[in-house]
Amino acid sequence: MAEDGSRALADRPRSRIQTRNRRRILDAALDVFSQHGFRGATLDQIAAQAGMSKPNVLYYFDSKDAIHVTLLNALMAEWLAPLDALDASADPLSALMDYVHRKLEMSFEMPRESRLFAGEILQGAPRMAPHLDSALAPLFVEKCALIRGWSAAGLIAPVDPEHLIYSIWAVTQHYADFEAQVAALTPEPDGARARATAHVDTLFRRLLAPAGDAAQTGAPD
Amino acid sequence: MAEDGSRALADRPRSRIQTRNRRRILDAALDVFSQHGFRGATLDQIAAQAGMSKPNVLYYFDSKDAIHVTLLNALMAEWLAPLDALDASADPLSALMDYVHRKLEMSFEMPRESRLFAGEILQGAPRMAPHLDSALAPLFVEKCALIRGWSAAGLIAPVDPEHLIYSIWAVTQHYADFEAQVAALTPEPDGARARATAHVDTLFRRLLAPAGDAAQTGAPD
DNA sequence: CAGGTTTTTTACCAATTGGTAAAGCGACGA
DNA sequence: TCGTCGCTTTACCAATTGGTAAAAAACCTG
Repeated sequence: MAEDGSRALADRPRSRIQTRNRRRILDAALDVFSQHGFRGATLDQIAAQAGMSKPNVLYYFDSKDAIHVTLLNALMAEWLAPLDALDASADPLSALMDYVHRKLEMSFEMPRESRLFAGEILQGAPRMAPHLDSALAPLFVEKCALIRGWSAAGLIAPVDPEHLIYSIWAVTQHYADFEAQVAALTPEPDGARARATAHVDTLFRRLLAPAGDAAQTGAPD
Repeated sequence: MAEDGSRALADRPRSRIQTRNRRRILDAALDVFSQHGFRGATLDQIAAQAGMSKPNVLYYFDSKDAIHVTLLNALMAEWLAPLDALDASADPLSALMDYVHRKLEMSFEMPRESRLFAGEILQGAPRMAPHLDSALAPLFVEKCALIRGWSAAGLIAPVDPEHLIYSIWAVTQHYADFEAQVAALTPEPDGARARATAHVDTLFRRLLAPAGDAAQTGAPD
């Protein structure tokens, strides 16, 4: 039915044990793939992490590739949910700042997912290009149009919507994708997250605050 | 002498042919490593790209690992040069904006280097941690102090220096590291770079412009 | 051109890795 | 009790990959 082409087990798992083991494998694979990249990850590592034998892993998924693709597909929606939730219900600035904060929160709460996607894009998105075009692109242009409208109406300062979104992605995901670097340069483990939040808030608030709005955030310390 | 530990050829190449071939190999390795990551790259690929046989590559470098480390070390200084050049000679805002522009330019001109570092950091910087501590960290804290001074003196708006630098890195390198995604979402190949430059300029100018400064950049369109 | 040194090639290897075959095992219904 | 079906393990394989040995070729120097 789906283009999955799985010959071992259908897309929808039936038994209780199938759902449990598939979930275990995917969680283990998320660990391993996000840490070592696709080619750096081995089925043995995934199997060990999942607590089962390699052939058993291949009983649930046709191939290493299938695991990776399944992971990517499964997490795509979750990863894009905040952008999807960006709409005209609240006032524009709040909506955008909410998006920024939610995205930043996700970087701290789901670093594995962030790195998984980052690694995939970094290598040219060999297995995600179709999804980029089919799932992400339409959402992206839709939200760009929305932001462009706000900007034109003067509800937020003039901005380039596409590059605004790029900036939000870049700044927020940086804390997950480059965690090793941040950790090496900002040793303190406690205040770091709060300071990151404050800074990112300031950055985009100053960018987006409509002209003439005196609500310039003060010194972050 | 150095901790390189190379047993095949000393660090400093002697003959003309050595320098030429080592350079070839490193250039080929930059291609392959930046595209596939460390573990995804193979010596055969590097050898093919360099136009020589695999054992010949290993005549010039002790191991795949040695090539990678040599590359990282060789490019570190170049990659950090813009930050190193950030000083108090010009006025603070211009100095910072110069840094931003130079960094963005590097992302467009040297995407391979950007991706090489990104991949290394993404995987926890296994072979770069020492350099992060010894080379990057001192420079980082030095420049943070400089920026903090400017901020305290009111020469630029109040900012968190450390996270400001993270933001600059994130936003600029995004165009190299996530090029595949940007290309999928922003098809036009021509105006993209100019628009990126304009947006990044606006973003950091609005963040850093001292309070009361009327120099708010207008619409980027 | 002789003789040593540097560079390159050919042939090879051991370890790893993605994947398969087939037998064993366990539960459940007839 | 038997057979069947879903799950797991053992044993195995072919291809790839980082790396080596050693001979051959090219190069340099006197």
